[in-house]
Amino acid sequence: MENVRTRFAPSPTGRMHVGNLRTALYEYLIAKHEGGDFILRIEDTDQGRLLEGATDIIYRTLQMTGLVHDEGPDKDKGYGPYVQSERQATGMYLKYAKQLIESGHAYYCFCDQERLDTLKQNVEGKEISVYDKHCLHLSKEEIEANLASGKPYVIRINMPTTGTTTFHDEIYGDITVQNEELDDMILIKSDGFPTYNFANVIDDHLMGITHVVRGNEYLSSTPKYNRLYEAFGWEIPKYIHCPLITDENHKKLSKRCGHSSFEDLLEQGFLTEAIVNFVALLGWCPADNEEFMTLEEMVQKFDYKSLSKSMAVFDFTKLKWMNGEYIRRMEDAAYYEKAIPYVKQAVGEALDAQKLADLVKGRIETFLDIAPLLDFFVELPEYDTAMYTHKKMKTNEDTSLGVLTEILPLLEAQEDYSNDALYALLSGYVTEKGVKNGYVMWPIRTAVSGKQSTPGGATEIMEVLGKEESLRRIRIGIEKLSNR
RNA sequence: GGCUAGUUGGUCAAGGGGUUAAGACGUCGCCCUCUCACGGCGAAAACAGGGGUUCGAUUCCCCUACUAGCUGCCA
Repeated sequence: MENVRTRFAPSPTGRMHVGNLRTALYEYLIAKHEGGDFILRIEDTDQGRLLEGATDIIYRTLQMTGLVHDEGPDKDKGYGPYVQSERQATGMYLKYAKQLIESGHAYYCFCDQERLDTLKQNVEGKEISVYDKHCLHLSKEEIEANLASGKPYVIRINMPTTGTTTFHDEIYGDITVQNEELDDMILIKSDGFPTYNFANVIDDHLMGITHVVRGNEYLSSTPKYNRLYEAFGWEIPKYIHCPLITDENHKKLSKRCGHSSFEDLLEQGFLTEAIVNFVALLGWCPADNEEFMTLEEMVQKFDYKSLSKSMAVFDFTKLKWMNGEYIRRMEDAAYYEKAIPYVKQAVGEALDAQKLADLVKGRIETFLDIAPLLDFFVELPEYDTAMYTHKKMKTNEDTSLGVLTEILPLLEAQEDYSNDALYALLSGYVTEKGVKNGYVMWPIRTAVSGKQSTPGGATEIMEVLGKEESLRRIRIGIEKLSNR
């Protein structure tokens, strides 16, 4: 069996869209599942849309997510260059285009924008234009004269106007279109650069790509690519078109929604493993139905035949849940490394950041959740004494005042402010009084935090706050309750 | 408008001619509990509609509806 070769071919135009990331992931998985090669190719043929630093983002993303490429601009294995602008500079695309002109599959087109505009028609608010093959009928002399005078030109493919074209997609099956629907797409632009449509075919062939994996949005232009392969007499690769990822409104995931790129998600406190895992599940389900997988497990389980045909909504809520699961499952060292910076940013250097990180671990979905959970440690918030009333704890403002007043001397006498010692102390009081745990814990926790809910219970909070601050807050509570 | 594709609970998603139509997120309820969260248990919630084929269709075929993509010198 031939060696499987897949390629990730992004345009360096900005952040890494999650749809692109998933495509890269599937390409990687398909190759690695068969022990094949995963190639990176930079498609920078649209000179107008290039963005500085975008190539670095691509490298960094692949590196962070573990989608390590076997070949690419930085790892030439004999198929280079791997950057289309560098390939263009060699004149290779033009050479292939001219070959097509000679064989009658393509032609020079000198139509200017003005003429093209006259071909446009408006259908339901959308501009639609079909080229009329005007330049196909130019005489050899006219073409030579235009070329000699330096008139700008493009090269277009000459599509047949009758018959049908059929191609096979690994997940959608055979798809047939009428050739008259295919327009004479541009192969070489007037700036000399190839279009995606052309460069893609040339490069995939030259680089020995066996499985062309890409988004669904290319499904309807794929028949055109087949005409190209046939014109060159090249073998057609396997096509695997992936369903699109959409937002909640079933529209293409866009920057507007705020979480359309890998970088957005990182900034929002997500773990790369969780992102990759989640994105893998948008359009694919492993045979064993296990949702949590490492990259290695995905490689082992992935089967592109089981890809979904329909588009998937990017469920941000589920991503958050999954990220929370990943956080809970993290080893301590790795967790502290990630979490402690967020803790310190929220709370400063004075408090025990590690203890706070522990307190918060089971309660966060992203690292951005940390700060709002810990705010009360820095400063006791203003709160209403009504908070001392809790039906289930059987507490109200009067009982709370009583408990706090009685417990204050005990806490003043207590030297060991560790969680265990404090808990033992208060448990003693609870049994002595013959009341429920919550009856005393609730007022203390309230006094010490000023919040309805907190990470950690009364004693855990006091442990972090320390004796002095804990007592200060309890005295404030007593005062508030007394002055009601 | 044309072309192509898609349609299983709100979302992801198994399954596939005969099933009580999985599982997960979310929602709701109960339990656990020094609050919240975690965890445990449970509940509500789906085969777009209409025609065929068939003893039987959610599954196969056709039509309709809806959705998306394409219809760029973008990719």
